[in-house]
Amino acid sequence: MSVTDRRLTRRGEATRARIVETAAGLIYAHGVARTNNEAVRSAAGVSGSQLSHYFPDKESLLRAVLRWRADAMMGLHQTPPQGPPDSIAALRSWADSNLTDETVRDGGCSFGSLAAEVMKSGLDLNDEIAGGFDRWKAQLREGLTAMRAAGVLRPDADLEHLAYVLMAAFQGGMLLSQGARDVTPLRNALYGAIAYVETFGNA
Amino acid sequence: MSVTDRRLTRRGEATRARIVETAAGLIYAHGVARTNNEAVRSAAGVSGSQLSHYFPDKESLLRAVLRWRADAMMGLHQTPPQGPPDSIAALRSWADSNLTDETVRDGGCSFGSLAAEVMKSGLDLNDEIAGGFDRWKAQLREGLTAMRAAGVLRPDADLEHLAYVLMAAFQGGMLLSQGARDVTPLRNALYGAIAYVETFGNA
DNA sequence: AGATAACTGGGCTGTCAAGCCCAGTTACGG
DNA sequence: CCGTAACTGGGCTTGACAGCCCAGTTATCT
Repeated sequence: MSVTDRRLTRRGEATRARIVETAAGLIYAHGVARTNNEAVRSAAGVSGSQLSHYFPDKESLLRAVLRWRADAMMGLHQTPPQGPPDSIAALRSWADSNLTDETVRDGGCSFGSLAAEVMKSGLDLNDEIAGGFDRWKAQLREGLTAMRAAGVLRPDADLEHLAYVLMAAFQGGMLLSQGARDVTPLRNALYGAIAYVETFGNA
Repeated sequence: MSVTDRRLTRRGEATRARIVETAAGLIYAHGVARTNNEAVRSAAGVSGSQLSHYFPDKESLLRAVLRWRADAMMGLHQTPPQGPPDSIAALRSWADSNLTDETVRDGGCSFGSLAAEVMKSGLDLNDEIAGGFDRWKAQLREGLTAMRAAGVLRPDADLEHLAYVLMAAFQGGMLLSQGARDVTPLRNALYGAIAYVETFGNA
């Protein structure tokens, strides 16, 4: 994992972070294959030497981007100020906040579409992808657990199952919506998944 | 679209088809980015001239592959001998037939994962992708329509909505399962989606 | 039989990108 | 203030791959 874990001064860490964020943005917009070192370099305002200093090869940079994206996803997928969606209403507002035209047209799920491309790239980054999805699942389960504790969901509701359903609806909906350049598929997928969660409710 | 629509003899069409199928196989296994002309050429047992004869550039070949994959998907996603799944049982057996370890490890959905990669490639193939998903949706709706006609689903069930839910569950589940190298996410996504369809039943 | 499609098997050019080396300057931390 | 990290800005090699041109042979259709 690069030179990272060595002694990095505050300045060094800032530069490294700037590189990662810049790369993440470019990759989101244009994909991995069409994002080369030079583009990252110039967009981040960094010389080539620095890029290869922090990230000796493309795989190490991609690993950092993947992790950064996963972190960002954790922050993104929570509607209540603190923590993941913990009520049907919160789930709905979570869904709606992702039903924007920009999200759909600009590249889908910032983590999922990247993961899809990386998985086909032959690079050894599957652990990072699996880890990201796992963390996301854990966060969703957290919210679902709160819902069950609050009596919104029945005690016998399978939270792991519901978390999978929500994630798949999100990722699949994003893919379909990207293809159709229209939020309709994503909306249907998310609303359907949430309605399914509701069938495990105490209503 | 290439030289295709010109007069193609039987032999010519056979060769063209062989190229497309070979390319589809290689791309499924290794992704678009890591499948070059030479690999297709040699695997299909065809000289370079022929490859560029039928497909002057990579985009035209990819377009043909995309269409071929969509056709294949139509054939694949139907459990009853003729036609798409038209009962809950048929949906279940459709799901199960896709829950194999190989499918998950070898590259996910043959159309969906290709579509994801192509969308990020910058090539102008979005129409082909949207068309493929549309045809798939139409086929799923066909089965759902039969189910409604047979009284399995209530008259007020929104079939378009259900088709979207099934498709998204499939695609999203495939993506998650590929990342985890495990069919569990896909199984949960599909079973959940089918259970959701059942909530619109006349039971 | 004549035209055209199908096909071989090279080779060549341009382009793009990754990884690497180097010689030097500037900032920071103990 | 000394050592090391941070940084500039080149240049260079190597490899991969797409698209193209060419000179010729074989099959197919009418």
